[in-house]
Amino acid sequence: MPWKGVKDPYKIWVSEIILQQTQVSQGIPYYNRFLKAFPTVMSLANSPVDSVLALWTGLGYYSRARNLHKAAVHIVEHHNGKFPKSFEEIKELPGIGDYTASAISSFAYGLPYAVVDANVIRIIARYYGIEEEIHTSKVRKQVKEKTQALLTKKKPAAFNQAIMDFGATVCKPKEPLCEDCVMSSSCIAFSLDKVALIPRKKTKKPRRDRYFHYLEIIQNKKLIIRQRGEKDIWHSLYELPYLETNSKRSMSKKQIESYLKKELGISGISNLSKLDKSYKQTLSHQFIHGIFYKVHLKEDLPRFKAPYLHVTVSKLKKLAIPKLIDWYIG
DNA sequence: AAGCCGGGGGC
DNA sequence: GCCCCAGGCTT
Repeated sequence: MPWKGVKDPYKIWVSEIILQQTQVSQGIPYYNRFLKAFPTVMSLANSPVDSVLALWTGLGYYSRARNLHKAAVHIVEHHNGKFPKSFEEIKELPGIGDYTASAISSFAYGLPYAVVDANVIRIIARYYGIEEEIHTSKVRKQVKEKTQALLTKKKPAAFNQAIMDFGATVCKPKEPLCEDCVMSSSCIAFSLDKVALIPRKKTKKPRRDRYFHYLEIIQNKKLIIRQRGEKDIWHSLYELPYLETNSKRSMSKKQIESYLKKELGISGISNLSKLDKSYKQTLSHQFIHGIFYKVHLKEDLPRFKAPYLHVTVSKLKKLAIPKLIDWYIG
């Protein structure tokens, strides 16, 4: 890992945010690109948030990128551009919760805060035989207290790194290496033969299907795009205009014309064709079905009002776009 | 407490 | 396909 042995709190911060819900191998290229583009807190704070988002394209959980930028501005305004040095000040930053504040505090400053991530919860729940459902504040608190008590006060960073490594390599979610484990003789889950049952998790709701009927409206080698708003998925990302339905049934020419008239003041489609290929993207709690149509207009485009823009495809590729749009434009 | 927010890798 | 993940924020 490129951040191994690094003490710079800024770099540790960036790596921890990237690694939230993200595999190391997936995060490494993003980490390298990020530090090259934004080598310091100051450079991050002084860059447009859109440039941070663009670098985040394809990584998911885009609020992480927006919060990184927001926090950098906060550090410049409230800490004179120097990364804060206390756990409380670190945890105040947007996008930094208990885990990340503990990770930065211990790795950068050697402060005695135990990290509690999915690895730690799994290890502690198995070792102490916590059979309850783990997504409760009671269990979270219990795990935090037990881990904090175990933390080696002289070497918090080594302890935190070690317990997470142990979870990733030995006390794994599936097929843990109990036969080779030095802890198994005192592990309650192992002695009760309940390793596979712990940690216990909630059964999750099925994902919802959504159908986005995207319109590729090309004129003069440019196409119409828009920036997404705050409410829904993909906050601030760019995409094509679309109509949403709850079935995969194609939109009629009439429906699309009505939409274009209302939304963009466009009247009259000269030709409409639906593409054979569609795309399905899986999000944490939704399936997004992307269905694409090419639209040719009778008349010239009118002036657009926000959030619509008129750009070339190569320009669009440089903006922050959802994976689905990336698949489509290639 | 529950819901929301992406994406890739392992099996 | 389903499960997993070096979480945090909003409701």
